[in-house]
Order: sequence, then structure tokens, then C-alpha cells
Amino acid sequence: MSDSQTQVGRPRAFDLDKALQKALEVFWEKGYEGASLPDLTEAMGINKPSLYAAFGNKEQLFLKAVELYENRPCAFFKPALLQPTAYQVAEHMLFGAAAANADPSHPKGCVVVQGALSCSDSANNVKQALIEKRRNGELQLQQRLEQAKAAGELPADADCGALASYLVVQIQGMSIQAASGASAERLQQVAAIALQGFKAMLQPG
Amino acid sequence: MSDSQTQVGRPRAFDLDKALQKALEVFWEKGYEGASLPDLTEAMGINKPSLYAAFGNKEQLFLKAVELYENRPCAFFKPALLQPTAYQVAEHMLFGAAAANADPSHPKGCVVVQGALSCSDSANNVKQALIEKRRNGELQLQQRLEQAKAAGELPADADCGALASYLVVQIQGMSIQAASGASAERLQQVAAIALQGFKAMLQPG
DNA sequence: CTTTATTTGTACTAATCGGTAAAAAACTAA
DNA sequence: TTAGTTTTTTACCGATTAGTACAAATAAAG
Repeated sequence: MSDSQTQVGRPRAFDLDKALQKALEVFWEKGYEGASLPDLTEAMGINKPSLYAAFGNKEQLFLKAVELYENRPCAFFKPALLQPTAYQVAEHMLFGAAAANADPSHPKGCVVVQGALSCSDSANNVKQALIEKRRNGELQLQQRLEQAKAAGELPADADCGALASYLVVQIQGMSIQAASGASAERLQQVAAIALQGFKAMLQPG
Repeated sequence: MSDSQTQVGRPRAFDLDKALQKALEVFWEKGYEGASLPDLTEAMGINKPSLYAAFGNKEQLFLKAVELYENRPCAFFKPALLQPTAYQVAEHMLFGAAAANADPSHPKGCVVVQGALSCSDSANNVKQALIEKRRNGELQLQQRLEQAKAAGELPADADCGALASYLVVQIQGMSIQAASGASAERLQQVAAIALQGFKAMLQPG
């Protein structure tokens, strides 16, 4: 294993994490295919050989940027799953999505949704990777709801798969709305309506 | 005005509408930027000069394909607006979206949503045109709901803008879900939940 | 100082992108 | 048959794409 303190050779002149953050912003705005290498290198403040030496290639750079996206401090999905009740999970999920998708401090919408939705065949790996991430997130939500069902929070005949899909549809739909210019206030109104719809499903009958 | 019966010169060897239909299918699957000219010409059965002579350029071809998409017989959005009550409008909209987005006879999802969501700067015209179409559709839905509100179907304090956004979020979210591989049955379940949520907003309080 | 390892900037590659010039081909009108 | 008009085919254009070869630069190690 290499020692990160003492490394031989010319030292890297840029910060890996900051460069990846800049790459994420470019991918966030333009998507995987829409972001060209000049777009990326200019934003990252490095040139192409440095990018390839540090991150492999464009596809690996994108996947690392998405990983950073999912784990960034203001990400809302995973924390929402930790809420104590199903209702609070949904509440945090919906209002978290409303806030995050319209946050003016970064591009609108969701990278996992918009990064490679319709694309050429050469982007198929990335497209499939994002589909897998979306499915995995929905599955985690479904499992969280099944846990709540076992705890008696949901009716015995509740379809946790359908409920999870319903919530994911809200998040993904808000992502599109945000990309269309919807305001944070409007997304909050949508979240409130959606939350009422979810609440109704918590009552038996 | 030209007589469509007697036209001078070499006759066109392909059918304009069928070629446009084929172009739509390619754009539907790969998006505006993801669809290359070889992709298009191969599917349309023509070569590039014929394409440019008949449709202008790639951008104009895309916009004409979207126009065909919006007016095709199985489109659900405009017919839903003609339903007699707000509830029926929502019902047709939601279940129409569930059916259309997962229809196996064509690519999954919605061209207006996925055609140019995240893209390079060179696709900005198309991106803005699709945003405008999405906003216009939402505005039409809002106006239909305001009409229903004037007819006493909705509470006096109902926010038709928020309700329209809520319904549009369902449609656009289902489009993403379909692109992620969701089944028609699953989308119908989501539509049913969403419709219950909308129904609850029809009652005052 | 020399050697070795790594990053840097410059310049390049082959392939693909959207778009078009030019001539042959196929039709109507005279 | 001849002229005029439009479409088709082939071959090309400059620009851009992702990716890389190579040498200069910069560090630690001996």
C-alpha cells in the first residue's frame, strides 16, 4: 500500500476533491454527454492528461462525481430513511426534494435523474448505472416502508412497493419541474399535497 | 400556392409522414443530442441531403417530430383536458400517463421530458422549446382546474396552480419511472394513489 | 549531483459530429 | 426531343469529440 504522506515524483498541483466537485457541477448542468472534456477541464482548472491520470476517463469521472453527489452533506435521500416513522420518512423525503431540487446554490434538478436519461449508445454504461441507482434507492425506500408496516404503522394490506414508487415519482417529478424553472415555494406546495396523499394511505380501508 | 397533385421535378422517393414518424422514434429513444444524423437517416431510410431538403436541419426535424408526438392519436394530455369534471380530468391524465409511458409499442417515457433535459449549450434552443411546452401544458391544466373551481367543483381556497403542478409532477415522474423500467401495472398503482391524493383536495378543509 | 518517479503543458491522433457542394437521375411541360 | 425543376447519390467540409504520446518540469531518494 502506498503512503499518502511521502510520495515520490512531481506533486499534484490541484486538489482532487475540489476538482471532482467542479466536475460534478458541470455534469449536473449539462449531463454526461452534454459535458465536453473542455467544459470539464476548464471548470476543474486542469488539462486533459491530468484529468485522465487522476480519474481514468470521462465515464469514471462521471461515476465518481455521482458518488460525491449522493454522499454530499446536503443530500436528503439517505438521511430521510433514518427518520423514526414512515410518515416522517415521507415528510423529510418530499420536503427535502422540494428544497434540494430548487436550491439556487447549484444547478436545478437531480444528477441521478438527468445525468444520462436519453442518450446515445456510447453512454449506455452510464445510463444503466443511473437506472440501477434509481432502482436501488426505490428499493431501500420500499424496505424502510415494509419495516414500518411490520411496526404497525401501515395497514396490513398496504403495498409498500407501490407506495415507494409513489414517493419516488414525486421526487423525480419535482426534479423535472425544477429543471423547468419551478420555484422552491411551488415545489413545497406539491410536496404538501403529495404528503397528504401518502398520509391517506396510512389509514386502513 | 403550389398544387400538391401536379409537381414538377423528380418525385420524392419517401413518405414525409412516415419518415418523420421514424425520426420521432429515434429521438424518443436517444434524445435530441443522442440521436446522430446516421441514426436518423438510417431509421428514416433516406440520406442526409434528403433529410435537410425536407426538414431543414436537425433542430427543425426534432421540433416537427415533437409536434407529431404531441398530436399523435394515442396522446393523452389534450384529450384529458376535455373531460367534464376536474376529477375526471385528473383520472384520465394520471391513468393515461401510466398507460402511455409504459406502452411497449414505442420507447418508454416522454419525449417532451427527456428529449433535451441536460444537454450541451448547442442544444439550448431545443431545451428551451421543451421547457416552454411543459410550462404551457401545465398552464392549460391550471386553467382547466380554475374553470372547474368556478363551477364549484373545488374549494374556494383551492390553489389551482399548485394542483396543476402536483398532477404534472405525477406525469413527469412516471415518465422517469418508465425510463427506469417500471411496469405498466406499477404505474397504474402510482396513478391510483396520486388520484386519491388529488381527490382529497376536492373536499373543502 | 544523479537517478527515479510522477505531473505538467503542448501537440497530436482517429473518429464522429452536423451540414453541404456537385452531378447524376427522374420527373413535368413545351 | 429539349428545357426546366426537383430529388437522389456520392463525396466531401470544417469543427468537435474522447483520448494520448512525448518531453519538460518538479519532487524524493540515493
